[in-house]
Amino acid sequence: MPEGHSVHRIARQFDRNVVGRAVEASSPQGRFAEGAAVLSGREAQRVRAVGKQMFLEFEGDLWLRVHLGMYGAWDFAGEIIVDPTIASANGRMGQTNQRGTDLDAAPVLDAAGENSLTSIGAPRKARGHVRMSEQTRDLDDAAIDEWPPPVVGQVRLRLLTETTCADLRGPTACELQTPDEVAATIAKLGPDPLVDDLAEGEERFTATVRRKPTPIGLLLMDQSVVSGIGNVYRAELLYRALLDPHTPGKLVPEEVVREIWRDWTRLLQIGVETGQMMTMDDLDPEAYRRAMAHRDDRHWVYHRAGLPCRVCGTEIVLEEMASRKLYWCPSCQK
DNA sequence: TAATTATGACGAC
DNA sequence: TCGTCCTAATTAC
Repeated sequence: MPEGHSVHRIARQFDRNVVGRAVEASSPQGRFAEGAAVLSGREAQRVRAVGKQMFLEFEGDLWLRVHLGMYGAWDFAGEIIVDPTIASANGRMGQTNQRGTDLDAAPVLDAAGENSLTSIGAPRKARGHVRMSEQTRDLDDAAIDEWPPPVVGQVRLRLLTETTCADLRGPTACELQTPDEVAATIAKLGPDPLVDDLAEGEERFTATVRRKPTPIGLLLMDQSVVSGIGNVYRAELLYRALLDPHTPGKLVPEEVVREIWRDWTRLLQIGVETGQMMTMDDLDPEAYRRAMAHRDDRHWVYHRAGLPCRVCGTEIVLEEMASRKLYWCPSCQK
């Protein structure tokens, strides 16, 4: 899933490509037919991302709330205008999109305006819709391009502007909300470093954690405590804090709690800018290059059960915590 | 062809 | 603590 960084990236895509335009909405799959009918013809007015949820406002005080869940994704096609910070993400064009690669890191549009993108959300193959620039388009390309793009698989919602197509598949939530409902949804969420004032967020997060007997490994996954952290970032944040996931929140030293918040703000920002769940950002460049070369080599502990800890060599432990896989180093994390 | 897996969250006991 | 929902790719048989 798309943890918080993906959702913020998706919101930026909507801001660039859909906001300010009228959409033709449909539900090819049929499961959001009524909602699509209500949306269709309206202009998108703004987009908000909070934690793992995205809210897209339409004319008439109407909001679309989307939560991608574990494997939801948005596929964009057509002419994609790209946020500069996103476009400058590490180019991985041409790299095989194996399962697990961060497809949302795929360059959306390269400098030549040549090839495009892609899918944002859970890992999946880019069913690449291609957009040729005016200069490079030729008859063959035109023949290959179809508009609107053919529907592939289970598309819950398709939003079509004059030039851009956004397909939503596999969301855990896709519904229309009133402004009050949006406010109520957001009110239940913990602070998001990209939404809330950082100092206030730190206070809220710290106060909440230090009040609870719940293991910190559970608190970090609780979206009412802090927004946007998922299973990968949880494991990595705890490792980076050298903290045992079972430590009750109230027993984590205050300064450590604050450092976790600051680290989350750092990792989230890096994630949004690079499209990758970069958690070994403090490695030297050469070590980093090596680590990034292989998909299973990018984290301190996540997905490394049974492998030696990168620092102390102890076997990384895999255990279930609240029915999610938790990876940690029993030697480094005390 | 079926089973397994996944970056999530909710509701019923 | 479980079962359930959502989808598609990969792996196992």
